[in-house]
Formats: sequence, C-alpha cells, structure tokens
Amino acid sequence: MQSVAKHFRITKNETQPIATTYATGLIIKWVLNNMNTEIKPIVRTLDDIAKIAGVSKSTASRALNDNPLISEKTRLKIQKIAKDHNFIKHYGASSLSLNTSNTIALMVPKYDENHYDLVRVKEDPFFNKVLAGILSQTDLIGKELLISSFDPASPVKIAQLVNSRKVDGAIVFGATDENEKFSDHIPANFPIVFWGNMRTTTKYKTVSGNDMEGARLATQALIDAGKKNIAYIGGFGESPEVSARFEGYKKAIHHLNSPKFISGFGRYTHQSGEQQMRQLLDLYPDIDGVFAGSDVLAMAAISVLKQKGKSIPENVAVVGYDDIDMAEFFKPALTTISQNGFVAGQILVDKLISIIKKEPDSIEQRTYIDVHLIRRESCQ
Amino acid sequence: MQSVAKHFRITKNETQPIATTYATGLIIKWVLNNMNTEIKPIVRTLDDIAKIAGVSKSTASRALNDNPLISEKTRLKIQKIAKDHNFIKHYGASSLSLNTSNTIALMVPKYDENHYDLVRVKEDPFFNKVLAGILSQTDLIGKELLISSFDPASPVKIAQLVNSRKVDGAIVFGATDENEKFSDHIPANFPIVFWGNMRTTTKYKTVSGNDMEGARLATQALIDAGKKNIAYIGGFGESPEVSARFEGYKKAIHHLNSPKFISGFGRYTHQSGEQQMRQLLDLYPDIDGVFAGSDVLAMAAISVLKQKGKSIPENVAVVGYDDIDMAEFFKPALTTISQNGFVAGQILVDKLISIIKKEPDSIEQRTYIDVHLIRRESCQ
DNA sequence: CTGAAAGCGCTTACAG
DNA sequence: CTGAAAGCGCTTACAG
Repeated sequence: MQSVAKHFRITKNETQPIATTYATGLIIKWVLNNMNTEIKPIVRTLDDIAKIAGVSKSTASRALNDNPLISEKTRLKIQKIAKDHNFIKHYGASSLSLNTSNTIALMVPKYDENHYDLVRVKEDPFFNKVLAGILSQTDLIGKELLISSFDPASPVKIAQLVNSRKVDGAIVFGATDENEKFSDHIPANFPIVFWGNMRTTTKYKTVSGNDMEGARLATQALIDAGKKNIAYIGGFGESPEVSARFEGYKKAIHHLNSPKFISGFGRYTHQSGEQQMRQLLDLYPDIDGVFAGSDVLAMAAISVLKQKGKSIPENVAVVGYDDIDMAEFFKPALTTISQNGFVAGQILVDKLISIIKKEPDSIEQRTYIDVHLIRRESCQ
Repeated sequence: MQSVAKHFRITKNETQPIATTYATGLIIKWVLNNMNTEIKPIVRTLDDIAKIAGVSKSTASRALNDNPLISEKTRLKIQKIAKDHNFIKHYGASSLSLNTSNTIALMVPKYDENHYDLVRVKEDPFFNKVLAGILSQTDLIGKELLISSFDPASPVKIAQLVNSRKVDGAIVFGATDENEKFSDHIPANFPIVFWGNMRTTTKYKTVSGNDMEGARLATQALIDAGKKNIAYIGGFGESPEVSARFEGYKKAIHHLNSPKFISGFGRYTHQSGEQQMRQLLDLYPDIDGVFAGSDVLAMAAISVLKQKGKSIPENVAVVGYDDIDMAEFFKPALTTISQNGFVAGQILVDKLISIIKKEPDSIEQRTYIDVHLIRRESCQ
C-alpha cells in the first residue's frame, strides 16, 4: 500500500533504514544520521509511544489529550516519552478521526472589480494590520490559519475549502457585493464572516469599519476648525465603504452649506487625488476645508493646494482617512481617521469561532470597529 | 464513535436529519433546507458517489484522480456525478492516506530581536509583495498556504508543523541568525527555505535581496551625479541586510573619499533617520550626497536637510532603498533601489517545492533577486 | 479496465 | 483507570 519511505518520518537527516529489529514487540527503526553517524530510533506513531510506555494506544492517545480518565502518573510518563522523542501526531489522522481541522481560512480576492491581481494583499497597508491581528488571535486560541485567494466571481472555492474539512470556517476579505454567486454557493448559516460593509443588506455576518461615523468625525473636525466651505473628494458609489464615507460627510455638513464634492472614479490613487483636487478648485475656488476619503488622496490634495499657493491648514484644512504610517511624517502631518486593524483582525477571529461553535446568543449580525480622529497639523 | 452530526456535511442550511432510507444499498440522507423547504440528498463520501454511479469506491477514487486506468466513459460519468452533487473529498482522509498535505507554510516571526509583536507583518510593506507572490504561485501550482507565527528563539514549531504532516515544507521569514536553536531542531535537509541573508554562512537554503549590489548601485548613482562627499545612514551591523548595504556603500565609495557614516541603532524609524541626519550634518557639514538604507530614512533625512536650507538634489542628493509606494509621490520624488518582492515570493515557493521534491540539481544554496535603480528627482 | 480488501494513524464507545 | 476493537474516508497493490 504505502511505500517504504512513508515509514520514515522526516527527521534530522535523510532517513535511511539500516536494520529492523523486533524487541519486546516494538519495531525499532534505526536510522543512520549521516552527518555525524549518531544513531537514533524513530518514533512515528502513537503506537510507538504506547509500546515504549508499555500501554495501549488508547491510553497513549488519552494521555496526550489530557483526558482526565488517565491517572496523573501514567499521563505524565507518556507525555514525557512523547516529548523526549519529539513525537507529534499525524495531523491528517487526527483531522479524519475528529472531523475538525483546527484551522480557519483567510480568503483574499484574487481580482477586484478592476482586475488587479491580489491588489488588496499587495498594496493595502491596512490589510497588514488586520492580518497581524488575525494571526495573533488564532495563535492565542490554538488555531492555525490558511490563507487563500479566491475569485469573487466564483466564491465556490470558499465552500469547498470548508466542505473538504480542510478548514472549519473562513474570514472573507474584499467581497463587498452579495451577488447571486455568493448566495448560490454559500448558505447564510455557513461558518463564514466578512470583513467590510456589504453593498446590500446581507444575510452574512460582517465586521467592518464605521465609515459613516469616521467620515462624520473627519468633517466635524473641519467644522470645529472654523471652516465653512468644506469639500469632499473620494467618490461616492464605488463601494459600500466609499458610500458610507460620503454619507458621513453629508450628515456632518448638511446644516452648513451645500455639499461640494467630486467623484473619484477608479482607485484611490495619488494621481486621481491630484486630478480631483484640481477640478474641485476650479469649480469652487473658495474652498477652505477638504475631507479626503483616504490619506493618499489627502496627500495628493495637499500637494495640489500647495502648488496653488494655499497654506495648510490656514487657507485650507485637510483631513484624510486611514492613518497610514506616512501620515505622521508628511508635511504637514495629516489629521486623519484611525481604525484599529489589529483589533479588527482579533474580532474577526472571535466572531468566526462563535459562528463555528454555533453560539447564536453572542453573535451580532454586524460588528463595527471604533474610529478615532487623530488631530495633527493639517487641521487643528 | 462519531456523533450523528458528523454524518451531515455542512451544507446550504442547518442540516437536520429527517429520515434515513435504505435504497439500492445507498443510504440516502435527506435534509430539510429550512430556508425554502427544498429537499436534497447529501453526498458526503466517495462511497456515496460510487453507489450513485454503480461502481466501487476504488473506481470512483481513480476516476476523480484522473487515473488513466479508468476508461474515459466511466471517468466522465463519475466526474459529472461528483460535480452535480458538489462532492469534495475529505482533506484529512486524503492526507492520511497519501501522507502529504499539499500545503506549505509561511512562518513569520512573532517577535523580532526588539520584541515587537508581529512587526514584520504589521509594518513591512515589502512583506505584502512577497506574500502576494507566494499566494499567486501556490495558487498556480495547486498548493495551499498556511501562515503561522513562530518565536525565533524556539523555532521547534516549524519542525512540528512539518512533522505533523500538516504542511510539506516551510518558507521562513525574518530569521537572520542561524542560532543553536535552529541548528538543534531543524536539520540541513529539512524542507525549508529562508527569506533573507543569514548572519553567518548557513547550511539552510535561502532567497534574498542582493543588498550589497543594491547599495553599490545606489552609491554609484550619487557618484554619477557628480557628488564627492557621500555619506551613509542606516546602521552597519544590526542585521545581515544592513551589513551588506553598508558593505556595498563602502565598495562603491572606496576610491573617492573616506566613508562618512552614522550608525542607526534600533529600528529603521523616521525619528531615527532625522536624528542620524542631524548628527551627520554636524560632523560633516560639506556632505553633498546621502545614501540611506531605507526610503523612510531617506525621507527623514530630506526633511532635515530642507530644514537646514539645503536644496535637493542640487546641494545634497539623496538615494533611498526599497521603493515603497510613497517614494514616487514624495517631494522630491525619491531615487531608490527597487526589489521585486512579488517575484521573490514566487521564487521562494518554487525553491521550496524543489527541496520538497528533492531535486538537488535544480536547487542553489543562495538565490538573489535582482535589484534596480529607480532614478527620480532626489538624485539625477 | 474494475473491485475487494488492507492500510494510513488517529479517537472513543463499550466492556471490564 | 485501561484496552481491544471499530470507525473516520480516503488510496492503491493485488488479483482478476
């Protein structure tokens, strides 16, 4: 059935069977450690451990799993043997027997709507923070993390990964649309949690930033700084996040003056930010405040404003969004909205675990992470 | 043995056994789809598929694995049945039988030497690019990726993950020291590849940037721009990368003048860059060129130089390293060294797979990824 | 080209 | 508190 090679666990060096001896019922496999000719037996399976300890593999299994049925003496003895032999059990066998993987998946979009390959992973600094939070939390609770890309146009891969029992559930990034593809392949009670606001009210559980509130805070900061003609750049319909930021801006501004805004099509690029700011200044030369939907856009806007001879924040105050690392060191340092991505990652893991464990009481449909205004030079 | 719940694959909705019928030897499990009361049978195992197709599970297994023994007619029939029933095989069972995981690990350091938790994941934009390259390549060759943190002081976790057969091998980030811990737990022929230069000549296989050559190119660009008093900031011993960059600088400069450098202790922070630049100007006021070991340091240096009334690049030219996204939009746009992290990720995967497959001919001990000079305003 | 059977290495209900 | 045995769902050498 299996090849001979299979009987030798990868160990310190190229394993090489030299002799097979039967002693006290235990098959001892000797291996030539070809670096320093040190010879050591290989312990591969629970059965090997059991035979060394002189117990059954049932007992060995229970001992290693801290099953209270086993006496402390026996348990400690077996655990010591396992440790001394660097025994580690076969994950696949465990997973087959228990029908659980002890692993969750992080699914990242292979393409976004503009077909940029893995752009979220490659270019979004916020992704790093969330990933770090997810990793930290999975580590804390003793789970492993699989990371995999998927095509938002055919999310069946997510369902397959769970159905194969390779993972117990999935955190899904960057799917902002609950399209038919999702609804068709993935039921509402599937062990899955989304990062981000969905474009439509969705049946799936989500964790997201509070974009509306963040945008309101940002705009309010401009109002509090005494600004009266406050514009918005960053688009208003491309994604739920963008829509929510635009709504937050309008909410804060409605009693002041009519909204001044420019739609930023496509991505949140520096180039687009410069172009939007120029158009805005042409249309409304009396602007004295700008809320930009991202820090990159804010920096682009500031560079245009400076070119036009405006001083920041005296003539025009600017507030960004995201609090990227650069925001602090930009001249002028950027006032912006910060969301704790690390905490978001931790919450995503906890929420997914609750869903997997079916703890309906503790699972809210929508979880929002806090937003904070970081006040720096560009608006104070 | 197993609970009843185990017999119901997670499916469109909360699974709920309604009746168990025995028909033509096939146990048909009916499930009430409680959203729309649609009723559908569940196909969980190869055996189920085999019975529907009227073949043995041996044949079903071979057909789904495209085994050429099976006739095309039978194969297509079985594959269609599997597809129609959204059948996906149990990963753990497959893994146990084949003793392979079809998965590789990406190990990231939980702590660096200064005990910053997951700083690499959280703050290194280059990590994103490498991760995207790794993901893209594992996807291409049909492997999955597990990402896990480890404590560099006890890398036994890496060996355990491989020995449990949860992964077939590992890409290790951010371990720049081959300390005894590594040597003790992980043999030279272990299926593992490191990102980065090791501090000492190591027995392990590595992929890394060509830091010496990058630094030489950067310094040469300053020389080519006619600069004579070229300084270096960025430290010279903290890590192999930093050492190599310092060496590259010295190599390019040796015929020109005596090296001028400041050690940057600790992390490559903006604050540290400003401090180093101030010290350097105090010591050598006649500096006309600066090679900074990172773009962040270069930006910090430029901000200090501007404060001191220097114009860039006329009075002092500056070259950075990394080509972070911001480098292009900084004023002045930064001349810098670029390494293709995405390609590095792809190479890491290919190299690890070669190691796993034991293709000694095609595996070089050290692989260096290309470095390029990106010429922008700060040095031209 | 196909099938019956053994095996992969765990876990655990059952019996003692 | 411990063990023999069955079972998890695959794969494949062997026999036909």
